[in-house]
Amino acid sequence: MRASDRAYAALRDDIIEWRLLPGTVLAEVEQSERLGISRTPLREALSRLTAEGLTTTAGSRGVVVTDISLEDIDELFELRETLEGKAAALAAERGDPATFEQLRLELLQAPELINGGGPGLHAYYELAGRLDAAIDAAISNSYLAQAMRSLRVHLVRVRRLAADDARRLTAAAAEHAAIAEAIAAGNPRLAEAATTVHLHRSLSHVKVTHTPH
Amino acid sequence: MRASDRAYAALRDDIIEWRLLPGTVLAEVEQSERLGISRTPLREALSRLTAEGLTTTAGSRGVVVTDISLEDIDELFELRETLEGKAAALAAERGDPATFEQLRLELLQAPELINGGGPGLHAYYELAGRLDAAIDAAISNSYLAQAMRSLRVHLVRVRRLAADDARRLTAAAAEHAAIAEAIAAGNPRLAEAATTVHLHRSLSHVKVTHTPH
DNA sequence: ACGCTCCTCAGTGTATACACAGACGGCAGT
DNA sequence: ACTGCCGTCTGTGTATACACTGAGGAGCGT
Repeated sequence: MRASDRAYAALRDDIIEWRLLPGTVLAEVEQSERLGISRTPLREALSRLTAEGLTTTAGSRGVVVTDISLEDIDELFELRETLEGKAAALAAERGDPATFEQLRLELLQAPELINGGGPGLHAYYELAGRLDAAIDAAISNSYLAQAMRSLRVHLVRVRRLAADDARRLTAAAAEHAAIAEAIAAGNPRLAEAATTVHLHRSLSHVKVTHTPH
Repeated sequence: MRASDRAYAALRDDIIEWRLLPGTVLAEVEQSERLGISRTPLREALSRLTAEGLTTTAGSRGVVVTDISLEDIDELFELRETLEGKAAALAAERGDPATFEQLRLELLQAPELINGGGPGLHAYYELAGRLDAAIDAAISNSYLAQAMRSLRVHLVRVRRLAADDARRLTAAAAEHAAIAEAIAAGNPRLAEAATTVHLHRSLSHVKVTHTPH
């Protein structure tokens, strides 16, 4: 693996996991020494991060970690609703029903995973990821998939803010199952509506757990 | 201006204007010599182009100019309809009616510009750009605006394929005026519908002029 | 003659040296 | 004491040298 890839992955993780807080300046020499590489691959990594919006170039002060405010979260979810709603509708039109029926059945079992503790929790996140991947594959639209991928980077960052308690995750699993069911049934409007409902509930949850900080 | 900026702008133009055809390999040494800069800023430029999707890294063969097929155009417009429809609806909710009423009035005069020849044509394109910018500003959602910007790069490339005759441009101006009117009237659903209609007509025009090649 | 192996070389990946611009602090003048 | 100017210095922008990998061809062996 290239040094620039490692630097990119390391910095991306540090930002997403909030080890590098918003406003932190990422000086080239400092970071290149920290990561044990030279400035050239580091610049490549910073360039990619900036393209994704995780960092911004602040004039001649180098690049700084982008801030995420509450208004940003609203905007983020507004775009997310648009893209994922469309994606769910397209998946209902073009996807393979059997795939989503299978996912629906697995999602119905999710509460057991969630209440099962650590490894079960990880298994649930993996299952939710499989649903996302299945939708991505079903829409057969690389531009839309690309737009959703670039959005998910920011979403993971937001998700780290909210404490994902078991109650919310159980409800989310049921909402995911409803989406999978609508897609499996080949009902685009229902799939879009189910996605809208799910995203609004997620946003409410994030806001409730985050505002009293 | 930085050398990497110039390299980026030059390569971007070359790709958009089809002087660099899809499949062309952009070797670092070759391009850096052609543009009269060193490899370091060129790599930065190529990195940005790849992030935008205008080029892709093909293993160890360097980066190649991305291809655009007819299916890509369908996918492109599918995403564009989603994003610009939502943007128009948001603009109708949040935008300043006077701004769009003014744009509508100007767009009604557009046929005279279009039939006026060269400079008038340029003035029309500038006017259409002003409508896009006004919508961008009105939605007050940086993530959505960012997604639309990254999409427009590819759209410009497609537009170069289609011969924009006066008849199509006149019709497009009327469609733009309808969008501006709906936004000025504060009617989100109408604004979205007008956008959908406009994009479908644009897509049909591109396909008709391009397929018999 | 065909195939395998090794060599060469083109091209990217990385490191580092140099250039230059912006900022901060000190010093002097008022 | 305050303000304006200049020097220094940190940090990015650029160029270039070196390293390494992968591909292609030539040569030798069978």
